[in-house]
Amino acid sequence: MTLAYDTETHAAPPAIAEVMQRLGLKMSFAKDEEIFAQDEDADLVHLVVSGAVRTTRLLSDGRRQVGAFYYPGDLIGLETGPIHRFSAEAICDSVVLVVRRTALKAFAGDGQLDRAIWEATRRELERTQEHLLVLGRKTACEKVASFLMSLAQRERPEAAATRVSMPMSRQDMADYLGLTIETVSRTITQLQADGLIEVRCCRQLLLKRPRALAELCE
Amino acid sequence: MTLAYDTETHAAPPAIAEVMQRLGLKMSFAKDEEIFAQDEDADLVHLVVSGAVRTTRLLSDGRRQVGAFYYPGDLIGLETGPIHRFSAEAICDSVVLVVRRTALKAFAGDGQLDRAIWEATRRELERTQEHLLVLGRKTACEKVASFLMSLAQRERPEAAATRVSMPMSRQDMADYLGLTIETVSRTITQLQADGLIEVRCCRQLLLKRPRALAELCE
DNA sequence: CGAACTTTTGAACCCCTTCAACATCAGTGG
DNA sequence: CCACTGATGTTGAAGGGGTTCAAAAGTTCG
Repeated sequence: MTLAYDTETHAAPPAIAEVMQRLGLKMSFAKDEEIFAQDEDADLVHLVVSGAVRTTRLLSDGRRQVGAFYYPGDLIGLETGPIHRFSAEAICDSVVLVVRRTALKAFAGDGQLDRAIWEATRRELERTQEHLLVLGRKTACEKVASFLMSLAQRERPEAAATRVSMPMSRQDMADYLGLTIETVSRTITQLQADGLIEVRCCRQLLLKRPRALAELCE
Repeated sequence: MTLAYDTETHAAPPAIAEVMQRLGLKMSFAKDEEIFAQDEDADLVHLVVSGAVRTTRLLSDGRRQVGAFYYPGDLIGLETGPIHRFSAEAICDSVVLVVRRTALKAFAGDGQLDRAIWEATRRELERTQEHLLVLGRKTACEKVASFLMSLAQRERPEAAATRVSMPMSRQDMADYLGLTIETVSRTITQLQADGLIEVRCCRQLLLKRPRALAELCE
């Protein structure tokens, strides 16, 4: 479990991670189990220890939008208002540390932690704005390429990794990118045919030409 | 110019609006003039006094995504990190109050203003997340309906107004909703044919059946 | 193995885009 | 006042990218 403070991930600021580890209650969630619900009071903050988490929002007819994916070291819930606009579910069996926001607030008087909370919110906003551009103005191919590159950067922030493993299903990817599972699957097949990636198993990829992939995201 | 503190708009928290009005430099921008640029240092905070502003992000080939629209009383720039991820332009001739963030920070020691900054960031995040759902999972018709309803709520927060005037062009709407101008135009024509709205002139609409429109957004 | 689920592949369709023409409006100057 | 011009918006027709529906192939786990 890495707790590095990285602007490109949801990583918890060290000050908050420390408090979480001191005060946090360890909870386990099975695959697809709900961690918190849409419209629920947001009185808890979660730090992912192992596994992976997605946040989702539903339209009345069941169409789903995935807001973001969270991995070990990432923080969920600091940035939310009094009520959760998205629900959160475990993508696979996961463990998270849970702390009451009020408990965190009790340690936030010194201003430094206050600032850390704002930073976390601000970075969440930046990622969401990036996501906005992907959903609004990119093609299916560019969407998938953008997603793969963001996964790669997460694993090796200093230089895009060539090996990428994905805990989420094709449905999760599709709902994150505003596509269907069929389109995601076809696009991955196409990227492989073009020699940009290699599919080891369906949740384990090799980025053969990361430079070319990155150009698809510009 | 209203400075009401409304969670559904970009309205400035009273504490910040007050400081802005005391310290702000009044600047005028012509239609389509740039207020700040993408990748520029974000050392200024802007309060819209009159007119309207859009934030935009460009892909390398010129495709454009509009991030948000801002109206009198709305604040721009508090939520940004050290560098602007979006540029901002005046939609029509506009006046804004400008203050250095450092100047604002000097008044932020009391914690209450600190909290106001976080709240502003948090509400910006919530709106962006709402926008995410619109871009990712809604049809053209639902997108336009959602946009019209958000405009209506802005004008009369207590009960959706029936009269809506839009300072932005069809191109701005299209780039906000991830559509083309033709599709936006056709959709508006269709909504009128269905009796949901009435087009007075192309930037002045009447919402005839706001309830039905709202159902399109669910 | 066998059942349930996930992923891939195929074929037809459709919503939105693209390309093109026309309409409308504001501003300018004869 | 009207002709001219450029910007903006609307409408039409054709095309394409992504969806939908269907079925096969692969994966997981009892």
